[in-house]
Amino acid sequence: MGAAAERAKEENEEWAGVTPDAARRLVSAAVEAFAERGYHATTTRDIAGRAGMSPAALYIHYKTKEELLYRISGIGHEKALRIMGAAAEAQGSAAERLRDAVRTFARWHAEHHTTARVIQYELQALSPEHYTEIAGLRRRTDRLLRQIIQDGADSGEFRADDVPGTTLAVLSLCVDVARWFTADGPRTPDEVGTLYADLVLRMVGAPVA
Amino acid sequence: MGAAAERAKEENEEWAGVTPDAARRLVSAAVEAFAERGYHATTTRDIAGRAGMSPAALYIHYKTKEELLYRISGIGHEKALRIMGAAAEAQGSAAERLRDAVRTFARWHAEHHTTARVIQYELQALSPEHYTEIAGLRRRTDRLLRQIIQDGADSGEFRADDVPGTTLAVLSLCVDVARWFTADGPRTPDEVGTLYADLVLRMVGAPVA
DNA sequence: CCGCGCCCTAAGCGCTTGCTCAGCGGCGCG
DNA sequence: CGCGCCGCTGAGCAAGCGCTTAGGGCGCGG
Repeated sequence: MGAAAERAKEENEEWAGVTPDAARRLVSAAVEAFAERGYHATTTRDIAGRAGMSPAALYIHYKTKEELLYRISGIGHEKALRIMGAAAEAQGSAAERLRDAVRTFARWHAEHHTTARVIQYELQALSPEHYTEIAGLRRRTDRLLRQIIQDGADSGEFRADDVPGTTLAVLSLCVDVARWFTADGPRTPDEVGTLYADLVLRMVGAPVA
Repeated sequence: MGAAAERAKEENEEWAGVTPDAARRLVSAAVEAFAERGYHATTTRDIAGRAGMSPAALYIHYKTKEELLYRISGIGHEKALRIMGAAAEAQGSAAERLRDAVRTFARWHAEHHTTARVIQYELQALSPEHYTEIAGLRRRTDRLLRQIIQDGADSGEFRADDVPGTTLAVLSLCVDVARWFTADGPRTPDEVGTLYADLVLRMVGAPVA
């Protein structure tokens, strides 16, 4: 299996929960287009074209173009929340959990940088109600990370005078990966994850292995 | 002078180099609109309206809507480059220069978060030629920061195994301020600057005062 | 074999967009 | 006072937008 075919398969699995097949192809095409040009610069004709169908076919599966963005944002942010949750619930010291959280969270933002770009930078295009809903997911992700850092500060593992501020910075660092990462760059998603985990551990004053 | 008037005056000074007055009002209005809704979701009618003129008046001062973005990007990135340059050229240890660079660079991204948001997140809307030109400015900013970190690594002040990667992370951290910062948040631009400078110094393994 | 239901397309509607153009008002100069 | 010029406006054009609608083809149960 070639690299392109492998990418296509992975892309397909990312949206495995979306059925039927035509609806999934549309989501996949929309993510690609939104990441490339932005939501407002993407036309429904472009999305439908990439999915190999006529413009009208889009409206059989989604009421509006905004609903596509909403679906993508929901699935993406739920995935991000699950990644952060897995790290937060794991056993181990605060340092171990923080390393794991940053490593997996940053890695996901690199590996799925197209999806990540859409869900992190196109939020303002959502309707107010959809935005509020998605913002809830983000707040939960935020809280999970903050708790890890708070734990480390409480136990004396970390030196963090300003826990909310440090949380913000760590999240910020990981999210911004989606802005600059490209598959043809010098770093693999794995390498970005471990590099960022090391940097963050030093940032909170924890000894790096 | 009230807070609103003070903000208006500051906004005006930010674009002091743009003349005549109508052209400056248009730039100011465009930054506001682009930051709020994004380039593609902003109409020329909206920009002209905010500047207190008819839609047609825009085209007396700028050939296209894209030229407005180009002008904004140019001025903004030149300012960012100058800020980084001032820190890089200052005398002092690498740690002192890095602290100064991060403090002033992050602070500017907070203080002028509307402008910063436009110049950092709307680049893809530029024409290819304009994009390449602006990308040059960004690369120069990048190099200045990398040199500071390289100096610290060479002299043993910093512990940075991966200098380009660390540079990327630091820049990333500062730039992302423009995404989340709002004037009504709990932190002043000054506070963001000093917090981030401390975090970064720890990130490179330098002792924080 | 028919008939029903599900996806899909061709065509196009109403509207907004970036941008243009003919002309107008007011200010400086003779 | 008259005249030209610069900055601006009102009206509007061509193109492209999100989305709708009428109808076609195909698979499946009877």
